[in-house]
Amino acid sequence: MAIEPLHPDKDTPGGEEVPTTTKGTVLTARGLRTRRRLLDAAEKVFAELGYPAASIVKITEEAGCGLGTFYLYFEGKQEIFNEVVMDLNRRVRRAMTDAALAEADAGRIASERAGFRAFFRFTAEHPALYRIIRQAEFASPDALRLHYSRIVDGYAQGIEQGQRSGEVHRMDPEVVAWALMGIGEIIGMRWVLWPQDQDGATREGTGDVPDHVFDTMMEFIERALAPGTMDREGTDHVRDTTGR
Amino acid sequence: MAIEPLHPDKDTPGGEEVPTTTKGTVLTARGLRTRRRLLDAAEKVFAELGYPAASIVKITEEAGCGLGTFYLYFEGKQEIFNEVVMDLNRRVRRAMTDAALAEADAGRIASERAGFRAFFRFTAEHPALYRIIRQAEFASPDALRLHYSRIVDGYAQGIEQGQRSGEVHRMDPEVVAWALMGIGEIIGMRWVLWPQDQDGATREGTGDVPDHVFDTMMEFIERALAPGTMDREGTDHVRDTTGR
DNA sequence: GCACAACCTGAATCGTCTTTCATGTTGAGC
DNA sequence: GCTCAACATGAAAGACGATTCAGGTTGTGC
Repeated sequence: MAIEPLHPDKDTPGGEEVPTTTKGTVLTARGLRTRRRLLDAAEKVFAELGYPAASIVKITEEAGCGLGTFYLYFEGKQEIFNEVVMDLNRRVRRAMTDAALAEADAGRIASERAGFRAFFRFTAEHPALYRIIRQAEFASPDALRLHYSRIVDGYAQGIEQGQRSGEVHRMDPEVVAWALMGIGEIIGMRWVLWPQDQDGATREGTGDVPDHVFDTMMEFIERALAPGTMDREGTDHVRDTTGR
Repeated sequence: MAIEPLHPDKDTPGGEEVPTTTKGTVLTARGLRTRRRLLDAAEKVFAELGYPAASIVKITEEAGCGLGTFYLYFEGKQEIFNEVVMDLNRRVRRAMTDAALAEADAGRIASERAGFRAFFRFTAEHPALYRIIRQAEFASPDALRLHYSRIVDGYAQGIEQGQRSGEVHRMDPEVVAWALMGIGEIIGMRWVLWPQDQDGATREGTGDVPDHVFDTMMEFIERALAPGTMDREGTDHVRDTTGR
């Protein structure tokens, strides 16, 4: 398939490995701390106000430092936005893979469930991810693509593996991976981010997708991925061998 | 299946039925024309530049009218953005339902395919829809929700209908509808909007999702929706009666 | 062909944001 | 405890965009 992780670890696309000032000098511990403060502040401000309304002043105020300080570490709004996206992407993928790996012994399905759960939980705890990604379309299209592609790549690998072991029906893993991405994204938006249920009951708080929604979603996905069963191309009616 | 319009005509939610100037006077034919020009221009500018970078000057230039004219029809950037979203939403739903209805006789699956095709084609022809919706998160959250909810509601009705006729497996239609929405949205983004394939080949032009991707997606969806087959709750194995 | 409401205009005002810079502070290494 | 990068600061310059307004144009009804 496609969408290999470009460079599994080198995260900044064409960029430097070690954070530097805009002058190119390497940061000391103090500098690193300030830079971190600015990034966190930016995440918060972008998430609350949105890219258009976010201003450098607001970010530096939130970070509790002087206006000029900002330009010691970042070239401008666009650049810090990029960094924030990369940062969030790294963290959400970490959360997902950690959760999935923890359940790896329990089988593909359990592992898949765990990954999705982690995704929603992260979304609930960091609404910034969502709100920020949605703006990246213009603020930083490259970061947007990288973000999605990296997550999708993780899914695709899992799907291929499942296909090799016969647990997943054979379909182009790339397309399927994007479909899963889309499902997770929209369900997260609808049930994690939008506070009120359609029926008026504001629920929030739980910080996660309601169980019933989660289960339906997983049923939908499992049905799509389950091997055999469909007639169409006259495939054998192989029964699911994994039981359950 | 799928895609019924909610309130076929009354689109503006709590708003006025007839366009007026910002002073409240009713528009004449000339006024209507100018307003339309501004809306079209705004759609283009928002899609190309994004909300933050779009300015009233740019919009009026694109529309070929004076700066002050803008304020005769809209209160500001935010308001015209709203109108653009509503307008696009109306048009995409129209495109989808028309396509789905045209194939209604050919059965649920054909109708569903037609609806999706129409969605992608519309996306290809109006990238503005996408790019604009993604920004609505901040520019106009209400418009965003309305947009998605309306489309999803159409899907949900189709799904319920399919369930009643035994063509669709019983799962909460709302959740399933959102899943379909998510799939369509992300696949559209990946294959319609992003110009180049991962493998470098720039393909554009066709103005639609590649057949192979479309087919895989539909297979995925059909497998998820198909009645029976899954062991889980031992449902009946009703075969599809509409033929292919 | 007159009157008047609707429509149009862009220079000018006002506010806000980005970015620079001259100057001051900190702290690690010696 | 001295020194020198590195770090920090916020006033000020400069740019740009939103919105207003005083005055001009259009076209429809009579």
